[in-house]
Amino acid sequence: MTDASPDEAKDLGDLELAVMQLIWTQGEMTAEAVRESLGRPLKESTIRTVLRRLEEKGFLTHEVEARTFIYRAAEARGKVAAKAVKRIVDWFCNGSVEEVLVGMVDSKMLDQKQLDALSKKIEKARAEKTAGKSVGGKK
Amino acid sequence: MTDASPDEAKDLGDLELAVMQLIWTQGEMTAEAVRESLGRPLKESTIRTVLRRLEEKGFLTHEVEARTFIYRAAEARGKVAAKAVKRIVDWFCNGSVEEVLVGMVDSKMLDQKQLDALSKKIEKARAEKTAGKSVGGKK
DNA sequence: TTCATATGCGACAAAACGTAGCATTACATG
DNA sequence: CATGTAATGCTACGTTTTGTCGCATATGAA
Repeated sequence: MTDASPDEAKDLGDLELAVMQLIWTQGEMTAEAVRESLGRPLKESTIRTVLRRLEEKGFLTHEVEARTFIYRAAEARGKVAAKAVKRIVDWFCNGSVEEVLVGMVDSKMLDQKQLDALSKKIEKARAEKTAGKSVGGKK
Repeated sequence: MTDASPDEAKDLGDLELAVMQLIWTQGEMTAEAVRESLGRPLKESTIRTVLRRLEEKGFLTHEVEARTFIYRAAEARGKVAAKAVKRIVDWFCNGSVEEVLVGMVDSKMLDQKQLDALSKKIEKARAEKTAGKSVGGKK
């Protein structure tokens, strides 16, 4: 087992992150597509290596199509972020999400209005999910 | 200017984090105290180096007392955590706190109930702060 | 001045990343 | 079936970050 889930996701480097962003946004991409979209003068090998490492770390999966690798994110961006946040919350605040969120409000990074809207939005999302369990709804 | 604020806080290593935890919990400590409390067989120099680097990174400040350095956190644990979270939110979700929170709910890390309670708690806190500044009840 | 502390600085090894070159493999074609 | 070309895997090297120290210094007290 080569470690396949980004659970303990250390953190990605800049290039790695950029690639993930791209793929999360685009949905799925080939190495070439990534290279072009990146806008940076990088060799194919470089992209390939990054892609491979990202997959080893569990952030990506691929599928072969006509001899070409089609990469796609293993987990939704939001989920990975959530895990990252959880890590922070865990390691350093005994897992108190509240303390952190309060800290954010306190530091003016998040205001009551946002939090409120957020709460509503999530409630709504949950309602939908609870209603139709047809897990297929990826949209 | 040797970079003095933990704003762009990369992330701390394990030892560094452990030290910060200690100091955040204890309030203030000397290198010796840190060494003892850490419970790991580390030389003084090691502790000193970590402490110094932590200060260079802006996480700690110190004060000399009788020729001995008294270290203390530069910012509250909650604030640093909040910043860390913000970084995550920023870098990878275009700053959409919502996407992240939704992700947390989605990953069962946070449930509607907690979010709700949280929202209320914060609202209350804000109300107090807005109204009377002498909020003594820190629970 | 000398001694015991407490600090500051420089060094080193291991791990993570960015970046590539080169070997290998799998089709499409002639 | 032999080849050429496109796409991939493996290995490597230079940096930066972090864990760990050893050793040179500085500062009161005796």
